[in-house]
Amino acid sequence: MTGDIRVLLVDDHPVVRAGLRAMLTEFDGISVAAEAAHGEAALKELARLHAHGERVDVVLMDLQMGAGMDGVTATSRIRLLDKAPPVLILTTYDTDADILAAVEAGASGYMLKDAPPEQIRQAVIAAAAGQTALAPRVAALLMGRISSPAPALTPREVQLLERLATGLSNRAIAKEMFISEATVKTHLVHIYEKLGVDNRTAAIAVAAERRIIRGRGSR
Amino acid sequence: MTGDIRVLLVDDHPVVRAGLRAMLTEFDGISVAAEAAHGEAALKELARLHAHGERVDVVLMDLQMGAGMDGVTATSRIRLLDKAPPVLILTTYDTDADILAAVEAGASGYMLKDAPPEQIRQAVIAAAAGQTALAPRVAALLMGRISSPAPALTPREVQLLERLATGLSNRAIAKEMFISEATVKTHLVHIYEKLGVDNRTAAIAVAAERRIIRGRGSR
DNA sequence: GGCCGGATCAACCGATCGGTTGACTCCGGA
DNA sequence: TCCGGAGTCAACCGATCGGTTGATCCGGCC
Repeated sequence: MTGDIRVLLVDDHPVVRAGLRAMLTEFDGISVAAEAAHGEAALKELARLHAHGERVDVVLMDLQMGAGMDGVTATSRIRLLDKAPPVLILTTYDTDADILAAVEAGASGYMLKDAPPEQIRQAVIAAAAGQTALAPRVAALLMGRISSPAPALTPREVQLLERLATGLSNRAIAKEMFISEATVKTHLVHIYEKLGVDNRTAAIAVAAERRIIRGRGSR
Repeated sequence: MTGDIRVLLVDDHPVVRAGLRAMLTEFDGISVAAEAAHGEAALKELARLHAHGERVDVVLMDLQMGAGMDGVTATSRIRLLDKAPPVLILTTYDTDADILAAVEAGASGYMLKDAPPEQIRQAVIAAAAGQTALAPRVAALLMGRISSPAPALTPREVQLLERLATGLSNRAIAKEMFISEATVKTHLVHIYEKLGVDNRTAAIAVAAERRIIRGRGSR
């Protein structure tokens, strides 16, 4: 049993945790060391297991947590630990912002929840061996991105974008930001260029999808 | 064992199906009759089980299916069957549009996936007994609607709002919905009145906040 | 010192949006 | 049967937005 790959499950859905536990324990060579509902709990579990001399070979992490520390933050915190275990992301969404954020945070793999069990099993094994495991769809998405680098918005432009998303007019934004309407329009033009759109609502849609601004999916 | 409540699981995620199966079979008095990955498969399973004289007391249905018939459509199809089993929705999202659509389609309950196991168990039992089971959050949401005289948007208006949120222009919306630009504007005026705003971006902001539309999260 | 990018502002004009009025059809309830 | 709401469309006009050109200021960098 000590030869088993020991996994820490992190997901806020009890249903999903139960599913992963049932699925993983059925595989030979993989066992579930512990579970956590969010980022803080995951770090606490890692510390506890470490104190007991118990190994964790792979952290299987959801990105969306209803409450508590989110998956990206948790991932980077875990990667800062001494002898940090590899973090394998297992989530529902495949937006580029999610994936890039996770990769930047130090994730060593990115799988989607609708993946067949066998794919998940192989990803866990690969992660435990220090390799990278990407879902085919995710890999394709990353390929498309590196070829066309997304231009970054300036802090000022993001500020404006946030106000834009609340439904303010140019004049109202100008007042809130203590600048003239003309400046607002100048910023907007730059934002449109960088996001590849040609009107304000499309800018909000793209910005929300790329997670440049928080897109209401808070919960 | 024949006294058990027999459940048909419908979810496109193998992980979630495994989780529900593991969770439900641990409860006394509940067993899983069959599973399906999408709407068509669910109907097929129901027919198959019926042909074999096997009972299905509750259908546990996800709303979001990656491919194949979606949950709302599947729900209404199932409810059209002879001796139709109650359909309990178990999903991730709690937007107005989702809930209302599910209820209209004949769902007898609406639970969220992050609910604790005990809540899900009670919902299944309630559904099997012909009762309605709503997640507390969902119930509160519906209560908030009936108490506050919030003017309800028509289905058509919601459709338009969804396209609006993707950043389309009036003309583009008109093309997508096979109506004239004039009609789009008429609908917009009504939407603005009902939401208490005076421009499209504000409408999107309010609609997202009231969860009339989803701010984000396609799959 | 010179250069560049970010931020600021102005003036202008065409395109789109916001808002109104009026009108027609269809359908379901009183 | 009549009425009202939902949905459709048209014409019109003022307000706002989209896009351009050109300009100033400032801070960092070579």
